[in-house]
Amino acid sequence: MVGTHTIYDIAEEAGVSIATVSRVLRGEGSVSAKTREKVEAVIARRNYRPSSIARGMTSKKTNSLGIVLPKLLNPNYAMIFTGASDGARRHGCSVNMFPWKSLTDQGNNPALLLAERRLDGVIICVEYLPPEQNDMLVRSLKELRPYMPIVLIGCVPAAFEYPTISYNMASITRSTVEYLVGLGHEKIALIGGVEADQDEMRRDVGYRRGLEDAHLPYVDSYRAFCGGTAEEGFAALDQMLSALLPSHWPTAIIALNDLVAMGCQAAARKWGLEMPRDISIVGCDNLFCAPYLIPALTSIDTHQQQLGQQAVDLLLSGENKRADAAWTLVIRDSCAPCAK
Amino acid sequence: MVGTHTIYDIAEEAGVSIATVSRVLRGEGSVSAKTREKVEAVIARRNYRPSSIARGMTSKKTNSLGIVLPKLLNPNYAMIFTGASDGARRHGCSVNMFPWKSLTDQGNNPALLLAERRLDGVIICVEYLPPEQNDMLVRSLKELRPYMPIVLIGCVPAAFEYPTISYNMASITRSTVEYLVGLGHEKIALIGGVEADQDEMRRDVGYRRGLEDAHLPYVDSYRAFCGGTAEEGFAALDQMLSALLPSHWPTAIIALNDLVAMGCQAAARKWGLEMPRDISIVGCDNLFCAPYLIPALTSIDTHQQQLGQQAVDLLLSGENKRADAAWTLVIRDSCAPCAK
DNA sequence: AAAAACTTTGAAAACGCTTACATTTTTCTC
DNA sequence: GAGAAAAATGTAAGCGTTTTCAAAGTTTTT
Repeated sequence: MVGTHTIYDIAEEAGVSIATVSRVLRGEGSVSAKTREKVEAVIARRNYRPSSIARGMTSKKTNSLGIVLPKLLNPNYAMIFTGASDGARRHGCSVNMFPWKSLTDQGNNPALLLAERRLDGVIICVEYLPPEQNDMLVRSLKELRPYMPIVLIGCVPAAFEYPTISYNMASITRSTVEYLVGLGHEKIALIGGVEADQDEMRRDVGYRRGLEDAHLPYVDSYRAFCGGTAEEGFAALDQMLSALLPSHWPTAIIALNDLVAMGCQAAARKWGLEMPRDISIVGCDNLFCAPYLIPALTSIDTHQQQLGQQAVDLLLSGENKRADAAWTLVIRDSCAPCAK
Repeated sequence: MVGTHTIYDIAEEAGVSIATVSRVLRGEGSVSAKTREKVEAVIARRNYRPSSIARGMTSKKTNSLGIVLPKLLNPNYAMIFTGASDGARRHGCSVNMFPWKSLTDQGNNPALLLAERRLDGVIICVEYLPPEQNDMLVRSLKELRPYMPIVLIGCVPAAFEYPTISYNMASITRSTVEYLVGLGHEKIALIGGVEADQDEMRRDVGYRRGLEDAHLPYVDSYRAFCGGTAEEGFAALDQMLSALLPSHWPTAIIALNDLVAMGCQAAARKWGLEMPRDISIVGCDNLFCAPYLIPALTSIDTHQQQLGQQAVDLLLSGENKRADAAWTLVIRDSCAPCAK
């Protein structure tokens, strides 16, 4: 491609050495005002930009970060990405997105795939994975660590010893149960997530604690496991309702996320339940569409955009600390006092 | 950071020259089977990955693409990005996201900002911009072209002479009007977008043509301009309804996108209109939540993920052609025959 | 068995910057 | 105005690859 000059071209045209041009470029080292002006004029005239590749050679910095996400299709990951992208920009970096799946495809080694890009750091959004996937993640992190700084975000198992900003889903869920109990609910279902180890950070732990707090029994049939899509949410509640006598139907539902909550709304409607009179639903993530659902969805705002920014800041700070991510319960119209 | 070996380390340990290691790495040039094995063993043992930076020095390729988006907050941009990311991966590239705003912030020159990253190409999602922003875009494109291949996507003005995959919103909107006319509607509003030049590709052109086709008059008060958020959509319809006698209220609405459509649903509800009996609404983008709105939203699916992929393919093919992006009208429950 | 034709390997020069160090020029001090 | 200190500038050596070209080693041909 035409149009790309090198530092030599600029130096020659300005009648100085490349070192001087470099100094002007970086604004470091001393350069006389006269020389600086002369060089800057040539740079402007030629539309010259130093190659970030060449810079990377000596500085060992690429000014680009990576973010590994389960997938971008759920809009909340887009929020995280946006936040990370904004945060990175403030540090002069850009952000590359890697779907976790793409890294593990075809028997690739995720760590090496990331390592070869020589990123300045990588943010990894951790989900609870099935055991063998989780093992792979743990192995990859261990391998990757020598190559670049890592920050973990999401709902990160307590045992992961990396800089982390994590949702404490246990405490969030416990509070949510408390909120619903406060409305008089006693049959509270938890829908979504995978059946796996009882990590301290997990929803299930908080769910049980919340029930205990209120001296309510844990009922197996109120706990449905499913993925994070609306379709799966629909299927999960649909199945739960069809398996129970109407008199045993839950009066409140805590959904894995707003997508699942949307599916639950659809299922409730299918079974003729009026919302929120017959059934209260709490979502999670506070997606942009939550206020426009019928009834407007009460949801836990997980401030994901902010999370993305914080993750970048933590990544570039080099600190090794574990922080809790912020959250807020946004009350709308989808929860009502229990009719009894 | 520990753990990063260079090609010299590998060469030394394998007892060969770096040229031979390079040949093994790239799978090009002839290397005897015995040597290859020996080198590969060392590479595997050391977890060695060639530095993509150093590779970029000689190859002039960074294996990273850029995508410039208005913003990622609208989930449809996340779809485009996901598609581009998937497409890029198939070519061994990753994708960097640049919000247009971040490039133009602080009086920066967007072209140079992109140029210095030495991307292998950049996809630019074009929106109709206010005139001075549009001028800046045109200027930036001209400047950027010598540095790297460009592909334009979105609703790209007919005059832009770059490789392009564009929605022909004129023809899409004309068809949408036709669909609503077929349901008996005569008072059809168009909500959203900016009041600007009458480009051949624009909604307004198709809207007028559609009305002409049906021998319906163009009525100023049925054309509201607003941005692309639900709030703006709400405000636009709210204002339109408050300005008109109920007997003149539109019976059908074409919304800029699904967010605006969501806002319109809320406004219609506020004014006591029953949907779809009293008012039909068509959205655009077919967001994941469209089926879960009440009534489920009829929307134009713009296959944005596919668009992202195609854009990458076009970008890397080097072809200079202008293609139309695919679209489909997805009929749900938000449109009904006009009650008259 | 020598010549010709491949195949395999290595030495060294890019690529476009940054930076340590040396050299030259300017400014300051008495 | 000479000498010292400070500022400005230049030279050259990296950074980790790819790639060209030449040398060395094999095989094939005659």
